Order: sequence, then C-alpha cells, then structure tokens
Amino acid sequence: MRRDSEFDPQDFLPYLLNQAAETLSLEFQRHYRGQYGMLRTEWRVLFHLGCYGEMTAKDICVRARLHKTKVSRAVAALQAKRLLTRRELERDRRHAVLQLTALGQRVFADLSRAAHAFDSKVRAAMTPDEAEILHRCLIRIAGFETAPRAG
Amino acid sequence: MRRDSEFDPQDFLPYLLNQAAETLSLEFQRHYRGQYGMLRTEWRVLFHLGCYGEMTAKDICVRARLHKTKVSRAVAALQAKRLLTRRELERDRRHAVLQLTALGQRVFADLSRAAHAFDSKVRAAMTPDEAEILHRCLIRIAGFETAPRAG
DNA sequence: AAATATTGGTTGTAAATGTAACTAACAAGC
DNA sequence: GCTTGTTAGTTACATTTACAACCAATATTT
Repeated sequence: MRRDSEFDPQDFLPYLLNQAAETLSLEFQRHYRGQYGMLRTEWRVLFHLGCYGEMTAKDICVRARLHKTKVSRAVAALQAKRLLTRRELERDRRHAVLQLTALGQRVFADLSRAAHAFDSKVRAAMTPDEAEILHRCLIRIAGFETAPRAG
Repeated sequence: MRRDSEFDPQDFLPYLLNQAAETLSLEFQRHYRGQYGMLRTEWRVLFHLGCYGEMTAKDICVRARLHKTKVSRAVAALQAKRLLTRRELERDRRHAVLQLTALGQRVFADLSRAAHAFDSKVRAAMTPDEAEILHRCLIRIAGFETAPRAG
C-alpha cells in the first residue's frame, strides 16, 4: 500500500468535510432515531418548525435547503406521529401552514436540549477561537447569508 | 414565521457541517459524475486507489470508512468501466488486490487535478490561518489520527 | 371569461443505500 | 481428519432518495 500521490484525501475539503459531517450526524442520529424513530429529514423539519415557529412546507424547503418531495414525505411522517398539524389557508388553499403539536413541541424541546449538549461536547474539543473560525468558515462554505437572523 | 428559540440550526454543528459538506460535494460532483458517470462511492474508491496505490477492498473499507457492500458495488462498477482490475492472491484467495488500469490512472490524474483546483478555489475564500484551523478542527471531528501519514 | 402559466404540494418509479444473510477460503480446536 | 470460528466479499431485500410526472389552486394573459 505505497504512497503514489502528493494529494491526500484528507487534504481534499469536500472529502474531509463529509467525513466530519458523517461522524457527527451518525452520532447524533441515535437521539432522534433511537428515541423517536425519526429520520434525518424529519428531525430537520421538526428542528426548523421548533426554532422558527409555524411555516409552510415551501418555507421549510427554502430555509432547510430540502427538496419539496423530501419535505412532503417528512411532513406526512411527522403528522402520522402526531408531532405536527397542517392548517390550510383560506386565502390560498395551496398553502398549508405547519405547526408543532404540544407533543411535537415536547419532542423538539427534548431534542433541542440534546442538540445543545452535543454541540457543547464537540466544541469542548477546541479553543473558543477555533470554534469561532470553524463556524465562520462553514457558514461561508455553505453559502449562508452573513446575517440571516436580520431577515 | 416568528422566532421561537434561541438555538439556531446554523449554530448546530452537525447541521452546519452537513450543509457545508453537501454544498461542496454537489459542486464537485459534476466532475466525476458529469464527465465520467461515476457515483460518489466510485470516485472515493478511485481516489484512494490513485492516492495510495493498489490495495484490497478491505483496505479501502478501513481507509475510506465505507461499508464493504458499498465498496463491493463501487469496485464492480469501476471494473465494468475498465478503470480497475482485480488480481487474486495465491496465498489467500479471499483477497483480491485492486489496481487502477492505465485508463483508470488517467481518469484519476484528471480528477485529481480538478480536485486540487477545486480545493484551492475553496481555500481562496479564507486566510491561510483560517484554512489551517478549519483543517485541524475537521480532522479532529472526523476522528482521524493526528499523524496518519506516518503509518 | 377562456386559455395558459405558475406555484405548492403529492405520487409513481427508478436508482442508491443499509442491513442481514449468505458463500468461499482460510484458521484453530479437538 | 472434522467441526467451529473468522475473514473477505457478494447477493438479496427492505428502506430511502432522486427525478419526473402529475394534480389542484391561483395568477396572468388575451
């Protein structure tokens, strides 16, 4: 298994990023999957609804950068689990506003706590400076607006 | 679409990492997918074989952290594309050493160049310090050994 | 108002992935 | 030797995802 190239997979950002992302995702998965039988997309939809409050499926698509079919199926699954409800708008019956049920909010609160704890644990492995720079770089790479919370 | 929570998805590392990883992966995909009709796992297998030289499927599993079924199928696909060959070992016919064909090496060289260019482009959006810290953090998160090139 | 386009969302189907069960080759215990 | 266990790799099947076609409601054009 000799060394042929000067370029190492670990130096290739898409690869390294994927490995890091996969590592964390797999680890956190057990919270929403193990505890609540949720899929990643379902957790994301719940997460967004919990963080930003009620919105339409389209809003979630844009915010979470998910394809509408994925959102559609995740919403159906969350609805079947009684974690959210859909309320059609009279002024435009194409739209349906989604909101978490009381149960959904409890699940979100629980997972949100777990997420926070998990995040802290990961950050504990770096200095505050490193954490800040990492965050900044990832935001930039992901192409998120610099100040999305202002919108 | 009001704000319900102090915790933002963009502050949750697994989520942010995934978004960043997805962004880069989707962008780079067009090189191996568009040009050569390869899947991500195929590109990874090719990448590892090109970088480290010939090895068995099992080696790739360990190095690239891929499940053996994924590797098995990727190898079959690359073989069908005439990018690699398998050579059984006489001393242990369970093992088959995989190596790139001349064509495979050319494809690897091309994609390797593209990867390098892509990587440089991404790094150009940060200072050298940021790039170094980002790399360090990702290596740590991914759980890679601190000095795997020594092995 | 009728025809056309657009938008929000769902459904159908093929491709891809994950998991488990399996085969074949070797190793170890008896 | 013959069972039992392990390892490398494949195959089969269920789940998940991607992509396209679709439907219904609204907007736009004429």
